[in-house]
Amino acid sequence: MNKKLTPQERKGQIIQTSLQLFAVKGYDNTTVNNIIDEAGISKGGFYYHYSSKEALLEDIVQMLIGDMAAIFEEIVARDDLSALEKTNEYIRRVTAYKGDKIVEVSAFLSELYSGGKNVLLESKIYDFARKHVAPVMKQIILQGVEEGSFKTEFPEEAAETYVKLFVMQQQEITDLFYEALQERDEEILETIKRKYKFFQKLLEDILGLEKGSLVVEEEMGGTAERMGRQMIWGSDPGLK
Amino acid sequence: MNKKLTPQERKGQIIQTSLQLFAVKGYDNTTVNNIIDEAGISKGGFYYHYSSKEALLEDIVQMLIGDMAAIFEEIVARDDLSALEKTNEYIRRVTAYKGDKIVEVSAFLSELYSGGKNVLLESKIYDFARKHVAPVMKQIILQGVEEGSFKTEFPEEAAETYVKLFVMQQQEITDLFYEALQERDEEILETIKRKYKFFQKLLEDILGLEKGSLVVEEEMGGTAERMGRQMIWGSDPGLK
DNA sequence: AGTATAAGACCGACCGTCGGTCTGTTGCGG
DNA sequence: CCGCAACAGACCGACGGTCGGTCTTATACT
Repeated sequence: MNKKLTPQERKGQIIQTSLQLFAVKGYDNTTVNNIIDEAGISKGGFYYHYSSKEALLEDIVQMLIGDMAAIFEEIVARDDLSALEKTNEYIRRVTAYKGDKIVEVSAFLSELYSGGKNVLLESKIYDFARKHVAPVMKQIILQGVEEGSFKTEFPEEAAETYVKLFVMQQQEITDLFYEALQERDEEILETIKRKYKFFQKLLEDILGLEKGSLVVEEEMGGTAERMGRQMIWGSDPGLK
Repeated sequence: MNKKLTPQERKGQIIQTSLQLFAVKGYDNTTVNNIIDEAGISKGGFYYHYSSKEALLEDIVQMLIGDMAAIFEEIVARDDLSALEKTNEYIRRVTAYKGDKIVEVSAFLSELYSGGKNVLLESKIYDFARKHVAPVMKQIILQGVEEGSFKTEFPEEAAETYVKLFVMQQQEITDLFYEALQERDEEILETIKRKYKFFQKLLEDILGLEKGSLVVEEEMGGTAERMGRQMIWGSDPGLK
């Protein structure tokens, strides 16, 4: 039915298609047949590229947070930054990354995360973060402690908790952003700002930082304003 | 095959049986047929009591943390305790509750929680905690702030995070305890103690408490010692 | 007490659907 | 024009769930 594509292109198409279905129906309720119907390919085609439905999910996880993990590792590798600067730089980059895309993809991602569908997807994201991101965060913490700006007796636990809370926060915020976008409710934006303030304080506590060391709020304020403008002037049709 | 039982007894039997299967094989990999074979009942019998496999899971969640939620609500209702006392009392009770049972059920629970099987179960436990426990915790926090012992500008966020971390911690610790029990590794007990110290500090930060206000470590030390003795003297066969 | 009756607890053959397999067919690069 | 990557789609076993029927037991009536 479709032209022949390179494996990369086909995989990308399958991922896009299935992501949209997962967002609407959830992972469990989306069948492989749904995916191949929507993508216009056959069962054989699907299983040529993916050994199982779950293998597809792994690819999706990789795609969803692979970028952010890459940003993280890149920053960590730099030796011209202090631990605190690295931490802030990462927050800045991730926030900017999400901020730029947020209008296009927030509806989509929030559907993906909300309502308790896609439990497996979320749990795989946590796993990925714990395995690939937490160890790197631990290095930053050790550096920070050495530099004297971080204060904790528990680098390992702090790193794991930091990462876990970070992912949690990202999902919750994405959800709220979309809610705000949909209902055009100023109050939700306040909720988001409050959540960010709390989050900032929490992360500072975990890392044993001086109050106000982390810069979370500022950037998000920018995004919130962007959202606000979007809310007032009306928004483009959204994803796809 | 079996005698006739009251619905309550039958449900209890089904829950016990399925819990053991879930612990070994995981929720997804345990079929309804597995359950009814093991329980010695028929398909019709099962679906007479439960409308679906997932309905059974809901019952299990209720049973697993219903007790602890009940303890919580009971404590909150008392007006002879300060917020801090309530918080500590709850930690004490839950720890004692788990501590007493830990040798019998830790193997079981840890199997249930570990390895990424039973993802759905864990997520349902979080949901339950968020819906039923977090609002109550928020009340305690408000009381604490009023009394001047708690300090936070974010009672709502603090409550949700507190509860979420609490559940997380319980699962992780259960897992580690069993590991320690199995491998008779003193080092793991140290890991657990460190985790508890970190946890205590984290909870105190969230609630804005003075250092050392919460009593987490002490009680767990007792349990750890009990575990230690068990480890040295050998343990009873375990659950069932 | 003995029997009719009805409700509750349970049985197991059966069904539709799912993830996954297998035997091909196509079509493009060398 | 051949060989292999890329795909098609009929097919399979297993799964969760349904349904008509059976058996047990408590109750009602005589």
